[in-house]
Amino acid sequence: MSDPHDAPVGTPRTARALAREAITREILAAARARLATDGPAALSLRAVARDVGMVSSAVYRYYASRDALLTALIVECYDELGAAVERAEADAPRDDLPARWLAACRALRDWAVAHPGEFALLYGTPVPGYAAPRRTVDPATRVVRVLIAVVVEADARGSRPVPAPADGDAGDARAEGDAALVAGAREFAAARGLAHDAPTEAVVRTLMAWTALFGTVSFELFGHLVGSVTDTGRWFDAVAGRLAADLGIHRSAGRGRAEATAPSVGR
Amino acid sequence: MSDPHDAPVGTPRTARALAREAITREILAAARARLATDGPAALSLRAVARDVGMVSSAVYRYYASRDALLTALIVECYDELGAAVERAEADAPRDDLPARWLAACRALRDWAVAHPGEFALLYGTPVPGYAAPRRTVDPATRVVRVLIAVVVEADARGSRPVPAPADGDAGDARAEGDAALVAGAREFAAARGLAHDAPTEAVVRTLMAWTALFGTVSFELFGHLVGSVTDTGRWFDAVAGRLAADLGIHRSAGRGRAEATAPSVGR
DNA sequence: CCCCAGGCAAGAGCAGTGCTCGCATTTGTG
DNA sequence: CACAAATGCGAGCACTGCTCTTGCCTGGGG
Repeated sequence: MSDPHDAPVGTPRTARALAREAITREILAAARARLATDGPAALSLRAVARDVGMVSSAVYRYYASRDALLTALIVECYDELGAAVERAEADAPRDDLPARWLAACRALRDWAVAHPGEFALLYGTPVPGYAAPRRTVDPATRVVRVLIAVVVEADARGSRPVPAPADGDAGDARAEGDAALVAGAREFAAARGLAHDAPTEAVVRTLMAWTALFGTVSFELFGHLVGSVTDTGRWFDAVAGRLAADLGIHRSAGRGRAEATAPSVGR
Repeated sequence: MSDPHDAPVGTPRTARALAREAITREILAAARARLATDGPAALSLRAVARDVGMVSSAVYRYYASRDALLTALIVECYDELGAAVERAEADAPRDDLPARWLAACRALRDWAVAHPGEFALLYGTPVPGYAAPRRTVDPATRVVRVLIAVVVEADARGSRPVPAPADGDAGDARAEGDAALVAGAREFAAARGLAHDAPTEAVVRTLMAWTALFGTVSFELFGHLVGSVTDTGRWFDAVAGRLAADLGIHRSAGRGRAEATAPSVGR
C-alpha cells in the first residue's frame, strides 16, 4: 500500500505505522484473554472491541474479519505451544532419550492444561465457516517434529519400536503399503529437510503416539475422563511412558525392548 | 404432570400426549439434520423451529432451552454410536478376537465419518455454557465397554498385553500406582457388574487404545491429518491393528505376542 | 509553519441468535 | 357442551458479525 519505493516492508518507520502495529497487538492480546476465559466459540469480536475501548466496527480496520483474527490467534498459539515443547525437550539431558520424550510430552500437556481455551481453538471442533489458511500448517507441525526427532535419534542408536503386526500371508506387501500410508508425512518432512530417511515403522508409530497424546489431553480437558481417571497428571505420564516403550525409546541404546530400562515416571 | 392416579407414566394414553411426543421427536429429528449439515456450533434453535414450521418461541414448549435440546441430541447420538459398535462387534465370529476388535473400531470410525457433526457434538469442544447432565454418561460409555470386553476375553484366553515399562528400582510400587490410576474406571464398571476383575494393565491399555482411536478419528475429521496421511481409512486400520497387537489380541489364544498371528487388515 | 489528504473511530443499520412474556386460539377432556 | 389446559404466535430484549456513511484529527509533505 504505502512505502512505494525504498522503506523495508517489514519495518514500519512512520509513527502511524508504529501505532497501528501496537493497536493490532493490543487487539490480539485482548482476544487471547477472552479466549482463555470464555473459549473459542464464545469469542466475540464486539466484546474484544469493548475490552480495548473501541467500537466493534473500528476493529475491522485491523482485522478484516473474525476469521482473520482467529487465524492470527491460531498462529500465535501454535507457535507458543511449539516453542514450549521445543524448549522442554532441549532442556533435557541429550543422552537421556526417555527424559527428552517425557519432557516434550509433559510440556504439551502442561501448556494445554494452562490454556484450555487455546487448546480447544487449535485442536477442538473447527469453527463452522472457518478454513485454516496455509500459513497455519507450518507452526502446527512444531510439536510432532520434536517427537519424531527423539524417535529418530532412538532409532539411530539401535533401538527399534514394537514391530508392526505381520499380516498372515502377505507380510511384505503390508510393509510397502505402510510406507505409502505415511508418504505424505515423509514428503512434508523432506520439503524442509528433516528426518526424511526415518524408517517407516518409526514414522507410523510416532504419528500414532502423537495422536494418542493429543487424545489423552483432549479427553482430560473435554471431560471424558471424569469418573474414570482422577489423577490425570499421573495418568498422562503413564500413557507417555508406555508410548515411549512402544517407540523403542530406552535409556541405554542398542538393546531390544525386552531387557531395556524404561523412563522413570514419578512426579 | 397429568395422569394423577392410574395411567402408566411411561405410556402416554391421551391423544394430546401422543401428539406432543410426536412433535418432540420431530423437533429432535430436525435438529439432527441441521447438526449433520452445519455442525454443533451453528445449531440454531430458530432454524430448527423454521424447519418444523414453527416460530422459535413455540419450540420452548417442548425443550426448555437450547441446552436441553442439546442434551437430547447427545444422548441419542451416544446411543446410536454405541449401538453401531455393539452390533458390529457382535456380528463378528466369536472366536476371532482380532476380527471383533477391528469390527468395533471400524464401526466407530464409520459412524464418525458418516456423522461428523454428531461426532463433533459428542467428542469435540464442549459448548461454552453447557454442562452435560448425568444421564449422558451411561450412553457415553457403551463404546469403551465393547472394547474392554474384547480385551478381557483375550486376556482370559491367556494373551497378555505389552507389559508396562518397569520403573528402574521400584517396580512393584509402580504397579500399585497404576491400579490406583484406573480405580475410578474399575469402580464404574463394578457398579454395573462388568469386568471388575480385569487386570490393571489390560484396563490401562484399553483406555489408552480407546483414547488413541478417538484421537485418530478426531485428527481425521478435524483436518489434522491433511498432508500427512491421504488414505485415512487404511491409516485407521493400521492404527487399530497395532493397538490390537499391543493389547495382546491375537487370533489364536494362549500365545505370547512374538509368535502370534495378527489381524488381517486389508480393505 | 501550514494545511489537507488519508487514516481512523463512531454510529446507524441489517440479518441473525437465545430467550421471555402476554395474548389468542385451538383442542379434547371430563 | 363448556371450560381449562395446552399450544402457537408475535413482539421485544440483548446480543452477535459485518457493512457503510460520516466526520474528526493528525501525520508529515511542501
